Formats: sequence, C-alpha cells, structure tokens
Amino acid sequence: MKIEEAIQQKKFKSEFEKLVVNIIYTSRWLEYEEGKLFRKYDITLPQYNLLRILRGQYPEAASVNLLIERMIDKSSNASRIVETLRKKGLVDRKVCKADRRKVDVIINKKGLQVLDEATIEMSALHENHKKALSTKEAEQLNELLDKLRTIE
Amino acid sequence: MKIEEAIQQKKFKSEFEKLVVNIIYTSRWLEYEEGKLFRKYDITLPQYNLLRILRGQYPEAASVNLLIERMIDKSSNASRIVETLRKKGLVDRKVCKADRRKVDVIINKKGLQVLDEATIEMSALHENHKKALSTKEAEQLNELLDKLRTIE
DNA sequence: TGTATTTTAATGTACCTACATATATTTGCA
DNA sequence: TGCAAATATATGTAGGTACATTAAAATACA
Repeated sequence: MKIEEAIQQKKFKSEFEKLVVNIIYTSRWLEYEEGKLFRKYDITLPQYNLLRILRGQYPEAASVNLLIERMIDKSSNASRIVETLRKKGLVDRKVCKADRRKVDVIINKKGLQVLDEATIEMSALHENHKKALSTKEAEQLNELLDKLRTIE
Repeated sequence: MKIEEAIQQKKFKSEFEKLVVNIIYTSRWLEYEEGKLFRKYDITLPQYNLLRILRGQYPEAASVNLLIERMIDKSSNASRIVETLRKKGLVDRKVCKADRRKVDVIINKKGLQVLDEATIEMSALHENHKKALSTKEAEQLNELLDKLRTIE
C-alpha cells in the first residue's frame, strides 16, 4: 500500500515531506510486526534489543552506559528496562566492584534461552522481506537511509 | 553515520536484518529532530499530526474514528490525545448531535495559529534534507519503502 | 589532603503506545 | 416493538520515551 493510501493523504508538499512520513510510518509497521512476535515471549521490542546487547557481551557484564550507547533508542531509561528484565528473571544486576557508581548487568541462562528462541523467529520474519525486495534493493535502501542521516 | 557505527554493531546477519534496524533507527532520528522543534510550541509530534488532520477537515468536525484512520500511529488512543489538546485549548470537542456515540472534534483559532507556525518550521526542517538527498533519491527511497510494505 | 568537578545511574513528570475491557448509543431484524 | 449485535468512544494497566533533576561515587587538582 502506498503511503498516500495508508494514511489517506492525497498529496504531500514535496517528496521530502512524504519521505519523513513514509519512514516513520514504515518504522511503526515494522515495530508492530516485531511486537506481535515478542508478545509470545512476554517481552517487548526494547527489552529484546537490550537482551541482544547483553548477549553480545556475555559472559562479561555490561554497564548501563554501554547499554545506552548501543541502544537504537538512545535515552536515559535503560535503568528502567533493566529493572523490568530483572523482575522477569532474565538478567542479573549488581553493583560493580571496581567502580561502585556502575552496575554490572548480565543476561542469565533463562534470558539467553528466551532470546535464542525469539531470535530465530525474528530472523524468519526479516527473511520474509525477501518476498518484497531483492537483496540489491535492500542494499540500496540501506545506503539511501544512511545518506539521509549525513546532515549533522 | 552508517548504521553500524550509530549503534556500534559490527555486522548484521543479512542486508534485511540491517534494513529493519536502519529504518527504525532513522525514524527515531527524524522524530527526535521534529520533537525538538515542537517543544517550542508545547506540543508533541502525535499532537501535531492530529492537529494537521483536524486542519484538513476545518471548518468541518472530525470524529475520533476519522482521526484514527488518518493517524500515522493507528491506535485506540486518539481520545486521549484529543483530551490533551483540549486541555491545552487548541481544539474544541462536543458530542455529535446526529449520532451521540460520536464526538465532533474541531481545531480552534489558537490551534490553527500554533499549527501554522509549527508547519512553517517543519517544512524548513524537511527541505533541509535536500542537502543530503536529491529529489530523485527521495523518490527512490519512497518507492522502496512502499515496496517493502507490499507483503501483507 | 580537601574540595570542586565529572561521571554514572536512578527517579519524577508528562505524555505516548498496545492491548483488553467497559459503556453508551445506534442498528438490524425476528 | 424489543432485544441482540455492531459501532463509537473512553478507560485501566503495563511499559515506553524525553527531559530535568537528584544522589552517589570517582577523579582532578590547587
């Protein structure tokens, strides 16, 4: 469905106005698709992304700062997501011995298991996009998006 | 900045995994840029988008349903955004005479004024993207995004 | 060494989303 | 006509974001 139909807007002032709406709309569409998948595992997309970062560090611990740096959504709320994951029993969290301002966050066995299962389904979901675009087109899209963000 | 640097991830499993991250990341980046602009007017991006839809209908009223259909974020929360805008004195809201289940939401003078000012700045922000992409590239991006969403 | 500065994380507020559910009103139709 | 089904909106809950502020610990350096 073209973006004009999706949000029932006949026309845009310019190709650039349309582009902004299109990117945000497509992002929402992707997030919704992914979100449906995660509900099965009782986690959310931000939680999944955070677990992935933790798995990347495993068996090392990650500080909250490291998590923020690598999150798609930079924000100062990584603490709260970590706390939610801890309550769900997917990560362990303790004050860092070497620097007591920091906390050591580590994904645990249960977290790794949930993440592995979810990752498999996620990849299947993403591979599904091959039905819509060729790899060449995906590359082209990636390049254009990177290029868009070059201002500042 | 390439997406790999932005989130400090060395490589992705496939061009498609990367694409999903890239679209969501770019969307956040755009929303952040727009959000900064709106703060000056004490409104948020969803509020701005809702006001735009209302201006499109003006001087007719819009129902909550119509708002949901045209919102970028489809959700069942348009009521709450309308209520926030009403508290801010930017829209008027009353029960629809013809069908008392519905509500008539209309943007008012103050709403139109705020929106007009914000829209000018928004357009300038979007035109700024011309520094990064040619119109042809923007068209190409729009087409590829539309194409990506063709599955289902 | 002692104090100001910087760093790291947590927290409060306002607003947002997704989902499930509730309530009121209208419509369809036996 | 009366009542079930459909429709339109609102609301409760959990979790998320942005931003500003606070608190604690480490560091810099006079």
